[in-house]
Amino acid sequence: MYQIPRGTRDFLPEQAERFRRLEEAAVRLASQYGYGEMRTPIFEYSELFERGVGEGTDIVEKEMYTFQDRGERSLTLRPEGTAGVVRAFVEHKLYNGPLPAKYFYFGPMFRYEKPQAGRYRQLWQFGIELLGAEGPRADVEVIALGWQYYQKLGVEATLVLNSIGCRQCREEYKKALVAYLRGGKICKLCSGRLERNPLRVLDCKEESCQQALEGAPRISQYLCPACQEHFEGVKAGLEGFGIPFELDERLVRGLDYYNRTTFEYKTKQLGSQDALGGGGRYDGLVELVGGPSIPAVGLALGIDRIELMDPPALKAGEGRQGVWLVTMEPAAQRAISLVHPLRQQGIKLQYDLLGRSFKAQFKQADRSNCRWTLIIGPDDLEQGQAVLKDMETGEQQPLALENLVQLVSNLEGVK
RNA sequence: GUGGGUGUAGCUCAGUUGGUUAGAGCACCAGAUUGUGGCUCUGGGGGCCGGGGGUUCGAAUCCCCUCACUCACCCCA
Repeated sequence: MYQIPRGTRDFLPEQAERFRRLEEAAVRLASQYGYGEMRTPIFEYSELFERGVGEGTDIVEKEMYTFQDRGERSLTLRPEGTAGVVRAFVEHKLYNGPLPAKYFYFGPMFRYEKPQAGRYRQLWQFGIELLGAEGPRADVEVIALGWQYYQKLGVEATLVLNSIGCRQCREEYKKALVAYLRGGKICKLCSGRLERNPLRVLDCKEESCQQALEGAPRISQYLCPACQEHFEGVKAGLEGFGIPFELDERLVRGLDYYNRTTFEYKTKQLGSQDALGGGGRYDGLVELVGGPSIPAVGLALGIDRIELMDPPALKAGEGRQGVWLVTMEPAAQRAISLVHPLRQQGIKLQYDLLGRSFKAQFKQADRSNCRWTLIIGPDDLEQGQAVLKDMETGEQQPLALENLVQLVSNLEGVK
């Protein structure tokens, strides 16, 4: 028997519908804020991610689905959404258009990881990118949109916020941090990190590292005046919106392109996979990808994890809807023909395709959650009528076949 | 990538110290009710006991390998 590839999932109709509702909520929210959809390919040239996401990141080092095509080009299934959107933004020279540019995306991402609860090799993300706005108001808009998404779905999330400074102040901080940690007791992994990406030591969970970090220099002490002012602006903006947040100086995030603001939405409901979404500012990325120097900020929200939390917004089921035709030989073909125009009127209509008994047809109607059954047997045809049954109350009444389409169209819950 | 747990019907799970034809509940199909769903009763279909190898007269049960799922670590969504 064939099995689904590791870390991927099938969405059977019920679950697919849950996912669709999450997507619809995302699309509606994004357009409310004025973001337009950007659809980019599911794979890109590997170099885009290697350079854009960053050589030293976990994603690039060990999680990419990379393969060669027949032209021996190296391609990679996208591990995240920002690089592709920025590539498209630059390639189509959209920076010549009105700024800021506001885009959202919704779709699958791919990371080669060992699967566990809330972690998949094919995962879905909803993301937004806001390009061309430098001030803290832009950061606040992005963070607020994510916050509103969780609120709308009834998901309880905690917002964690940090600023990792700009290139200049971060360099200074890195130097100070490396100087402090050198010679201290840190884990093997972090000894390597110390050279290549010292900030990553900050969110290491090894006890030795956390101990070594006590009394270490803090990024907040190294922020240059401009970065400090920006960060204050972000905090003030969030307060103005009544969005609560916690500060965490160890929030670094795994992608190289971030600067200044970083943030994450967390939950306690998911066990060890507690990150629901996150993002930050990435002022240097557009230039890195070959465009002009344009500031930007964005976020990505994990849809699988939200669905896993079974948010209240997904619980409200729809009531009974539509019509089921119940008929029997020798009237069946005639009855089906009579009823077909209902479908052309946009009415939800089903009927038995297996030649099942009368009783079984009602059972199917019930199970399909139909609101009405329309009974048209041989006797009814003779009398020129159909019998309409309300599946909620069980009440029945005759309908004249002549006006069938009109009569049924006026029923409630049929479209 | 490292470590732990679990694999028996579509689903949730029983299955004794290794012993005859592997069970239950739910779901599915049919009948009781030849024109009426939900409730009830009766019957039926469905299993390479994850896969391969070994021990044994005999393996769902014991041993080895493998695959999958799952949880944790790393990291993230």
